[in-house]
Amino acid sequence: MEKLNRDLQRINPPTMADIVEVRLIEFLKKKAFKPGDALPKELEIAEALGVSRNVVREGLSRLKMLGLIESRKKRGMVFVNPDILGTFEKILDPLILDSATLKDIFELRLVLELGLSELLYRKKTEKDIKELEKIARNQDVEDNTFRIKQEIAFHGKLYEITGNDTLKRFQKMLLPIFGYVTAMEDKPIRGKISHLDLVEILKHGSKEDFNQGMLEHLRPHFDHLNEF
Amino acid sequence: MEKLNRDLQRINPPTMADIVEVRLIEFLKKKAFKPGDALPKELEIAEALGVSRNVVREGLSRLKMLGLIESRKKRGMVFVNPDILGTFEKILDPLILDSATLKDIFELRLVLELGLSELLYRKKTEKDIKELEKIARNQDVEDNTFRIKQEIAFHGKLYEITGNDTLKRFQKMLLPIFGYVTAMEDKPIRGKISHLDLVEILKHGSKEDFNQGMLEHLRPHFDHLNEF
DNA sequence: ACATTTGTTATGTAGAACATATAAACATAA
DNA sequence: TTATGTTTATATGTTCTACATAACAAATGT
Repeated sequence: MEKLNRDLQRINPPTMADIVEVRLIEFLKKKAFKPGDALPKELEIAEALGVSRNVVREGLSRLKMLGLIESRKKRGMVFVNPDILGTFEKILDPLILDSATLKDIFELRLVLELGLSELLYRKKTEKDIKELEKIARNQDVEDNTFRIKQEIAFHGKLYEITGNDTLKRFQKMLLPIFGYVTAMEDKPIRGKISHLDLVEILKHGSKEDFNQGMLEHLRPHFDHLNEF
Repeated sequence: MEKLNRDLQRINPPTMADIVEVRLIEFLKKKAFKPGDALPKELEIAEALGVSRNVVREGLSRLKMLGLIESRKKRGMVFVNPDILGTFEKILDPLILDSATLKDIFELRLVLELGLSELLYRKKTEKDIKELEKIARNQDVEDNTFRIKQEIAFHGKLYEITGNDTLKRFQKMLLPIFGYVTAMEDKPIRGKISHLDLVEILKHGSKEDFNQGMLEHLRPHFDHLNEF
């Protein structure tokens, strides 16, 4: 009957800091804060919420980590536009995440890279293709760390071609995961479709061909991941 | 010369709490913590780092928010598998994000939904299509809030069909953004391709047809967003 | 008019004290 | 023996006070 642990998950009563965190975010939303707007002082917040300054500081500290607020001595605290992806980067690490989540994220990457082709075919230039081909050419190396670097360079370039900064940063975030998965593979796993094949498709093939090619290219990694 | 503010961003010297946060995450990685493993006590950490317990608690509080650790009285603190998306949800709110980021995220959604078709065509069943069609049928309503709900239901169902939990949650996270963008549109904007059209393609068309259809379906929203 | 000093203020850090929950050990009763 | 109370030690949760530090403002001096 140890299954109970899975069915009935542990209750963790929220601490004051948890509540303060939520209330502060609500406050920011409700008051429609704009970047640069000043927040009340710590002591005022503490008094308003009926908790100690210490607890308020814990809550504020969390918002600072999220990049929602910045603080400076004497001047006080101001609301700023959060850097969404920056927060993610902190925990998106193979050493921290469990294998199930790793697999999920790899799936997400697959979907993302398949959806990429639309933008890719819209934005690609001759110059881009040339650079991509150059990257793909030096692939026949046995050195494992180099292989990973090369892998990253190629796929990174693909994102770069789309010209979408958010996408590029998102991919950069996912890199540790991808690098980890690739490094786990003792022997280099190569799909039916190589990087050079993809470049060739990009040159003469259709969007749909590229989608199919990318799918084949990523499939072996994906299969490998499914074995746990 | 006020442009300098954008080019040279303000330096905010890291506080002790910032450093503790980084050092703790490093510590977790280096020691290869597994879920359930106990961390040192607050006082021990404070002593080891040479800071007050107060500062340590601020750092720990941040990790708690990220879902990296949990703490219970007497027992101490334990490492847990972080809920990545949970963290995201807190700041992914139209009221908090700036319009540029909103646009980026909407783009991300576009790419995601285009990449979805591969999984969609693999996993879809007769039952799924029926349900999707049912959702799509009651669309001709003038009520704005209902229209948004219906929009969410349709696209949500698409993600659901893929059977990928992470994707589904990711989409759920992005919903406020999508809802916000849709609500901004005073008059209902309809693309050339409706939900019912998409269902029809899903029934008889190819993967590529669906991709093209989805692109057309989302385009007007996307164009609208480009006008700021 | 400009530079220097001084004071004020809000955040940053430290340390001590007490509250509270709870794991662990023990005691009790069915 | 086993399930249920009771006690105790302990690590986190919370509060309070005090001081350090940086930044802004006002007063002062040259």
